[in-house]
Amino acid sequence: MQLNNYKKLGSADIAAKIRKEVINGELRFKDKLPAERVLANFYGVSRGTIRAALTVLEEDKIISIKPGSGAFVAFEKSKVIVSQVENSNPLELIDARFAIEPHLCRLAILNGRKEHFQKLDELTKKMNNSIEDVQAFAEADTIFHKTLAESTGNSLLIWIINQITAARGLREWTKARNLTLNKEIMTLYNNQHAGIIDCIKSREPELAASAMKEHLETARLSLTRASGT
Amino acid sequence: MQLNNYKKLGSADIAAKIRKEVINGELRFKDKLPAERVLANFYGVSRGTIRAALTVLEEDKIISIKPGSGAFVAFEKSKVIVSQVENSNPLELIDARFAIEPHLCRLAILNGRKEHFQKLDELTKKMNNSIEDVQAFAEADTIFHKTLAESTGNSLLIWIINQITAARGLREWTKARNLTLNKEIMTLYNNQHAGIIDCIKSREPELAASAMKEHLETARLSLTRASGT
DNA sequence: TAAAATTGGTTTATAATTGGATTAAAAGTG
DNA sequence: CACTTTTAATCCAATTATAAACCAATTTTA
Repeated sequence: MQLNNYKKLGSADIAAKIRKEVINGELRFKDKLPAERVLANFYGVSRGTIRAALTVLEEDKIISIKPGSGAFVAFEKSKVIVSQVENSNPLELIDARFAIEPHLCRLAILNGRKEHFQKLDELTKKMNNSIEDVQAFAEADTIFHKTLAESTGNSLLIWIINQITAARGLREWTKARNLTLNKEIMTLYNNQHAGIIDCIKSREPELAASAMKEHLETARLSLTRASGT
Repeated sequence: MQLNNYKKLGSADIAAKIRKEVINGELRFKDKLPAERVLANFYGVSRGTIRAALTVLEEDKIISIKPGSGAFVAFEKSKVIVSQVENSNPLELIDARFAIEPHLCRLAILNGRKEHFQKLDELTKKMNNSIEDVQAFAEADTIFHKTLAESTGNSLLIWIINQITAARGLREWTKARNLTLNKEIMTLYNNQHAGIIDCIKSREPELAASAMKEHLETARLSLTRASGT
């Protein structure tokens, strides 16, 4: 908050400033901080206040204080926190899709618009024409499921599906997944996609959900079979 | 709206302003807010108004107030992707839960451990004892659903549920949801929670999923009924 | 190596700051 | 008009800040 510039600094403010310097990389790993008495003079506060700030930072593992020596930066910026998404494995991904996508079909029937269904049709055609090109097929497949999410009109679900598909692209096992795509599988997927769209178009939510579950079950099987060999 | 610049600020306006500063990252995790008297002077209102605003923010877990010290930002933005989520509304949230949580029950049966089920039992007891305290009930309820997610062992689903529940605290409509909680509803929820746990313990995935769907349907109804009046 | 200087660790008494709470009057609000 | 919110003035309790002094560990210097 802007008015902190006019206010006298307290230990919490100083701790925040130093923390920021460390996280931004202005103070690097193992760098030595100025002596407490110097910092006190610099910030225009007492040594006790500086000590309070440094104690907090040490508890947060931002710095390390060594008696007689000084305080040193203990935070490695390079060790950034990776989100859970990036640590997920293919089977977890399938389970997550199992949780979400069948219901997407139901909601698509409730809220989907003509243009969404048209796009789904187009993507199905594209996949039909891509059984020779695994890469193109996989891309269209991804967009197919994203479009299905968009047709629900639910921004939360759209966001979730985007996060999940983003996770796929981040990991090297995307390749493993594409290895499972042979012509036979792709043809099967195409039939299943067509079946899902048919159920959605004819407004049969439970049939659509079931079709999606079957589709995901196929995906799971081809994945476990691939990793099993 | 231009006219708001001339209108005097109320506690709700100030709460909204500070909330926005936290969500936008202008005020970061653990940052110290200016003293109440300073804020009062800055916004040109009385200290009582500031206190009213801060009390609301503390209830929403946006800040933490420590007597004698000050108010500190308690919301860690880095742990939540603030994007589409913050634009979602309560009904979208229910739909998203409809998509995910029934399947969480199935996965909980497959992968859940004893300690998870024990924790779920404890939380149910806590909710049973909290029908006089809406706040405590809502908290235990949130943890209940988070624990259910954890029991699946699926890091992706755990992450998604955490994102959704964390995002709830960002918006004011959390309150609207709590307004729908009367004793009758809470008792009904308690019975439903107990039913879900029973199905999980007796390893009946489809019954558990159905029980969860029924539970969420109840939640949806009480929400639409509240907003309809 | 030994002495000197520097650095963090600790204590203490005092002063200043901060949130908590109450109350009655004033100002909006519908 | 009745009702809620805001204001303003207090006082209290908890926490933090200050300043000075001395200790112990470490580093620097002679």
